[in-house]
Amino acid sequence: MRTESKPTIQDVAKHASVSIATVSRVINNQGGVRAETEKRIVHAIKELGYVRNAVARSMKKKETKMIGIIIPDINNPFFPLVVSGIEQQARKKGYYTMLSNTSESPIVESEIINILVERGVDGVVITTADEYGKQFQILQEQGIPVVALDRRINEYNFDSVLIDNIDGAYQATKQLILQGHQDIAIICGPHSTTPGRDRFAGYLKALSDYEIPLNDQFVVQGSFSEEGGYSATRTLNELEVRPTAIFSSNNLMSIGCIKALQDLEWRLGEEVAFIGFDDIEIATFTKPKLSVVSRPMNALGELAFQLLHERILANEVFSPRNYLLSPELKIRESCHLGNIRLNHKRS
Amino acid sequence: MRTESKPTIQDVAKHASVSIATVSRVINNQGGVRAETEKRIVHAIKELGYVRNAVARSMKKKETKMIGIIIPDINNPFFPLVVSGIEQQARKKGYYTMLSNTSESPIVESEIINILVERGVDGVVITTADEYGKQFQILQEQGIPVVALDRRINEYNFDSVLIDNIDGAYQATKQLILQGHQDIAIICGPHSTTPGRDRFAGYLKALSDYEIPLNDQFVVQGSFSEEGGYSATRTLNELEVRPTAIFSSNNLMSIGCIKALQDLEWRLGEEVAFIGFDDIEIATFTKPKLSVVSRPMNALGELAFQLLHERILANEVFSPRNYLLSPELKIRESCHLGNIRLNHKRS
DNA sequence: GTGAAAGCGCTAACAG
DNA sequence: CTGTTAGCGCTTTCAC
Repeated sequence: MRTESKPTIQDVAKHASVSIATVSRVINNQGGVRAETEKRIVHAIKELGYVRNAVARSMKKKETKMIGIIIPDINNPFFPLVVSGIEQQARKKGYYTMLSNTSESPIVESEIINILVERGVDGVVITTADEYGKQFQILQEQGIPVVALDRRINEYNFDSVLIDNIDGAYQATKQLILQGHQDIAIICGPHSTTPGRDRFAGYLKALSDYEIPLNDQFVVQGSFSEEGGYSATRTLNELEVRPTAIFSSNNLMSIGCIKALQDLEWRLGEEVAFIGFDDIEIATFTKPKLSVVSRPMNALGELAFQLLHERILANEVFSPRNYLLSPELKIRESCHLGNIRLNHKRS
Repeated sequence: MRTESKPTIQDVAKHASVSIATVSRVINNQGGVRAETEKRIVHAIKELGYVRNAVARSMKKKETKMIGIIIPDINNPFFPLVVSGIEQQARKKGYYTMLSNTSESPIVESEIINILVERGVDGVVITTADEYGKQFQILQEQGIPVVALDRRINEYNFDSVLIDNIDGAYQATKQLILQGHQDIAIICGPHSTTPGRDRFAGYLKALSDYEIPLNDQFVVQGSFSEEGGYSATRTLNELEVRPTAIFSSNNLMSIGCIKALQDLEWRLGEEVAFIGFDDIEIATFTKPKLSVVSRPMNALGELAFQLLHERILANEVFSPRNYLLSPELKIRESCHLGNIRLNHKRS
């Protein structure tokens, strides 16, 4: 039912025999219009099926009440949870959120940033796919408020809401050590990302604090994906001396790891202990249940929006705020090995 | 670093000593500009940090190259997967997608639709939270192409891409029957939704085809959520005669159901068989592995965008296309009961 | 209370 | 090849 062309404020004005200025007043509830006139206008709006054109409006007002959210992987359940937190707060303050997914592609990310800037979003919350990229330049130039979420953005002074990844990994590794493990492997994420690097650092720190020498063979790399965790676990399985415990750096990797364990018949909880970064749905369905490092997703999102909002409202420039939220170690069952003996070759 | 105010095409023109028309030609790669002039303009653009204002542009062009995607639950993994399919196709055709989440709230949905219309999206793909609502009126009036995805929209002639829910549920139930089950319970979703109703219909049809009388006690209701599945399962567990098999209508409900089974120590695969609608991550981590009805998420999304795109491009009005994709039954381990005896009181 | 008119930044004829 | 100009639909003074 393609109508001729959408009715404009002009049409409404004509229909109600008033000027467009008066119609505008009514549309925006500015008052100062005689009740009778208003009624006529409201009637005309209904009759014509008029809808205010937000594009034209933004053009005058120089604000869009839209904020962009850019995430790297919509299929990683972590992000939808964070997004919910942002949305919730944004809605309260009358902002509309546009969510975009880069699928970890710096190119796509760059395109999206450009589109958002062109469309004049009032601010953006981003978990970047490329910490060192130049794609943020334009945001900075245009003076658009940005909050970096979960992944640091180097060389730009944006606000940030991050997780203390070092601490999280440290706690997990420490827990494993206290359970008597010495041969602890880590499935690392890409070192090109803050979380990848930091979680490795936390692992290292725990080993060092408890004077356990680092065994290079127990450090395997992968992308933050199921496949990454799967193949890393296979690698680990082929070692002459297999680790007695595995720390996985990311939720998707954990899934891949557990799948591999099953496929390889490398018995979780009997032959190998496990702690993963991020809580996952399957954690309580495996046997034994998985111990994990859990992040406050909702809080992360809420805080991010709050910071963004403050900056949108602010007139002056002020220095960046950097928040570091603490993850929580959720000990379930997978981190100790019952009565099965550990290798302890080195002790 | 809030700049004075963003540079416009005017500023660029002045800076390069040309007219705005020429700048516009360069910006839009329309050619017909002397190389030397172009270079000067490009230089000016760089120098000033100019970015084309898409708001103003859309205002002239009457197209935004944006399509809106509205989903009811971003935390249900089904939707991100569908969204990926849409995004992928949209990107190929030069469209940018704005994703919005209604959290199953008709009110929020209505607001979002209004915002999208005001912003002049070229089309919208929607999985509605309210099949019978009036919120679509505005889309129809404005002649904005709409594709209903996964949930039918009644009383409006939009294109639709749905799943054959009846068939999916039928297959699942039939499978259970063929395994020898007679006491088959169904955990239903809300009857206010197409999937809720249709899946129940498929269940009914299978029972009827195999001449198994319907037992009202085996039909329990719940919302499409983990909680819904959990409490429904508890209800089932309290029956004097418990079912020997459960068909769960939705992925989240399946998770809740399995959790309840664990908590109640109602042994999956021994005391009760299970098939769920939608494949879920945990399906292969439970013991036994869960049999499920699986939907082609990606195909669903791709097709939806394709239909939308055709309509955006079309000038004439043509009648709605309705697609019904078939789900696939993935038989794993949870639908037979090994050598445990079935009730068979009625046989 | 209401209206006239000046743009917001851009595109697209239409002239040169 | 390049410039002039007329809007797109709306908000917002400034008059009446």
